Amino acid sequence: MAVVGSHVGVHRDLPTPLVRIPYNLKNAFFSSMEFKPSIKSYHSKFGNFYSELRFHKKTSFLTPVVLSSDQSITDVSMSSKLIKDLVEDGFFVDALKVFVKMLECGVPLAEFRFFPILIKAFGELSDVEKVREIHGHLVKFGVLDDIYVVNSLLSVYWKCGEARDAMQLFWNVPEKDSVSWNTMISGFCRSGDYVGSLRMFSLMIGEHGVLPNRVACLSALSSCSALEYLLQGKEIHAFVVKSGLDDDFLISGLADMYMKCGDVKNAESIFKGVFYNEDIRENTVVWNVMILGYVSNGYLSQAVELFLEMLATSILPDSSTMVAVLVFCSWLLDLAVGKQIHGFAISLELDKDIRVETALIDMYFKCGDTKAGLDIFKSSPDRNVVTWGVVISNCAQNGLPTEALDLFHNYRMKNGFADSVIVLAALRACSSLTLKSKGLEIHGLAIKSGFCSDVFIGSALVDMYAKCRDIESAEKVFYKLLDKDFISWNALISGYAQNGCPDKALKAFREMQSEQITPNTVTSACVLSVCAHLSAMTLCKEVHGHLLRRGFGSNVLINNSLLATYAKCGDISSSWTVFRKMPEKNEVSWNSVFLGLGMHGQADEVFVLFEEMEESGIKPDHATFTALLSACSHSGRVEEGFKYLRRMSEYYKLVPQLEQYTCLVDLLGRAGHLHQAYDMILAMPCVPDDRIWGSLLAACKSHGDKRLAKVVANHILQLDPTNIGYRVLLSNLYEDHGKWDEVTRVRTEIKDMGLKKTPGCSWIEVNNTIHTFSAGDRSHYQSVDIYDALESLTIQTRKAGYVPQSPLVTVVPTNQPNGPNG
DNA sequence: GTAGGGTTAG
Repeated sequence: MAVVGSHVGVHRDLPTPLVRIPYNLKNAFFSSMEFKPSIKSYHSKFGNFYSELRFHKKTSFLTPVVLSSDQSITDVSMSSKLIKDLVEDGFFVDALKVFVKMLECGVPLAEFRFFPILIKAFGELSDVEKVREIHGHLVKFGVLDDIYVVNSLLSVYWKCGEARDAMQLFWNVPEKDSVSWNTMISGFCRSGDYVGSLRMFSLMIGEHGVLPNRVACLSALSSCSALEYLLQGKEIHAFVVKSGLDDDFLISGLADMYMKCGDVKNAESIFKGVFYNEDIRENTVVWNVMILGYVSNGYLSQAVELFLEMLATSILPDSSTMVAVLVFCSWLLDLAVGKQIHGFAISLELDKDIRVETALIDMYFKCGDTKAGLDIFKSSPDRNVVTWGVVISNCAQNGLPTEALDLFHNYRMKNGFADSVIVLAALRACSSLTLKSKGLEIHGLAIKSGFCSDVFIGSALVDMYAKCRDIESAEKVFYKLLDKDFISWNALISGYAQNGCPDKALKAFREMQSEQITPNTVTSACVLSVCAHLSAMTLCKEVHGHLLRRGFGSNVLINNSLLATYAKCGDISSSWTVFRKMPEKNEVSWNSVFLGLGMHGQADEVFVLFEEMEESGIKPDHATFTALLSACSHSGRVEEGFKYLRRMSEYYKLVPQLEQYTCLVDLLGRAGHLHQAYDMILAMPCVPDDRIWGSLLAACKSHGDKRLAKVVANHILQLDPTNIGYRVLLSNLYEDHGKWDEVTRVRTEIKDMGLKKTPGCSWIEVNNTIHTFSAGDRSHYQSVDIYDALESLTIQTRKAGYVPQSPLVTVVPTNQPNGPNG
């Protein structure tokens, strides 16, 4: 199929060419070209004819249409027209065939007027090698001094994504015209090198003295939009006004630039300033820019007003309008409105546009109707990488990580390639499933695809490894990142926090600050949770001050973290103050304050506050009842505990889960109702875990019930045979009762199984210095005083009738104010 | 005969 004649089949009967083809042009052009009609063919005026041809490749279709005589092929204007038509209709290969035929018929090269169109045909085939070949031929033909030919080549190189070829050609052309410059400016812009595009723009003006025309301004405006370069955008705006270049294209370009830079006011004044101009007023694009701009800047009511005004002005929405309005619905999270817009899109027959379809899928997912989103996705014939990206990301983020990974797998099987958004979503799915093996595989894919320099992918990798409890790999990925933003730092800091390295978390937080990366609310919430874990009050206050200065004083999430942290650091009154001052509270705020007060034994305050919560109309959830039951447990309020259990199931119709049963067992156990607690575990409808048994075991120890303890311990050790903590607890219990043979038995078991207990560690913050206590070490400079104080406390406790636990401890000083391990 | 605007996902 390499030679054109074999399926065009007309040249055999043509007369000998007037001009010999200079060299083997045919083979050069068609050496590896396949016969691929584009989809566009079916819609063109040659449509029926062409599709027939696909089944009869060997018959000529050119002969009957145009080239019935060799006169037509040698008639330059007629052939040119044919080539132009074929290119316009997407018959690129056929256009090239006609061209070769012309050469074979000896049409003199000097009369060629259609090189640009032919070059365009090559560009549409997206075959860079072919473009380079034709470039070589053009050099040999000596037609590269024609600026039209040069500009077409430039354009085609950009279309094929070959910035280097374009640059090389551009700088080798002595006489560049404004089209050459514009092609470069827009080429850089469309290939995503916005800075390069603007550099070209200013080089053109500054060093080559070429004044920008409207095309140059439009491309440069696009680059300003992408970079959010408001100042440069304004300069172009000023130039446009001075030059009197105001048409609908520039107006939409300017409005879009202001919107993308977040300057809604100036976008509005552009829009309103040209309203007298009917042409602009009736341009749908200008409206679309404004509506989408409002939506992406969070001006939702303005967006909907403008959309309604658009309809009232009888301007017909197009698919972009629908996309903008659907994005609006996704923000609004209003399924009813979204469905109305869907119906509207159907009535305008815009719902089959793939962009609208993608926006519809996203809207349904965001508004909580996962099924509707998946249904549209499954029945969409034109879904592309973006559509898949929307579905996989939404599944990964909406509690369907398994589905996300299945879809990811499907997509890869079908397409091989996945873009960075899809890879990102797949990584997040691995994080939430803690699937390290799959995560490793996707890490490999990300490396192969060159996505690892993407800050989002990098952060997701850090997060994935951290969630899979491989903090070393997380660190390794993090420190290899070239660009670290607050998201990557947050991933590392929360990774440390989740992997029991609070000290490293704080160290990383300091490092982040010293690198001038401004923490956001997520960082702050994370650092606060570390403070809570470490009881690092001073740091908590520092973070609090920082948050107030940055204006996050009314942020609900932040206030929730703050009030929980103060409570865990022992400062219940600060916790309470934060809660009372909160301008906006959600259920988490209430739950946290219940937990805090409960922890501090203030059960009565919790009971009163709960009524307040019910009155304020906020619906309690499972976590609320966990907090209430935990408050009861801390204060030994058995009766209230069961009252809340009833309230939970009877009034709120919430089915108690293991979490609540654990609180109840704890409550009963602490109050000494050991057998009632035991019966509850056996009777409850959920499967007991080691924590609920452990709670009962601890209660057995403090109430000295060694018979039940043995039963409970058996349950635990069946569930978790290697658990050392419960074995030690059991051994201590026997020790309390002088059951030395049992103590020996348990200890031998521990030894035989090779179990090792991590030494316990406590610490206290004094004057901004954290002093760490661990077992069996007397290295603290005040250890003598500390042991003296401890002994006198022990004596006092005994006098008061308590049997103290075996004492801690030694004190290890740390000079840094940021954690027990330095 | 060459170049140009608004559109989906973190």
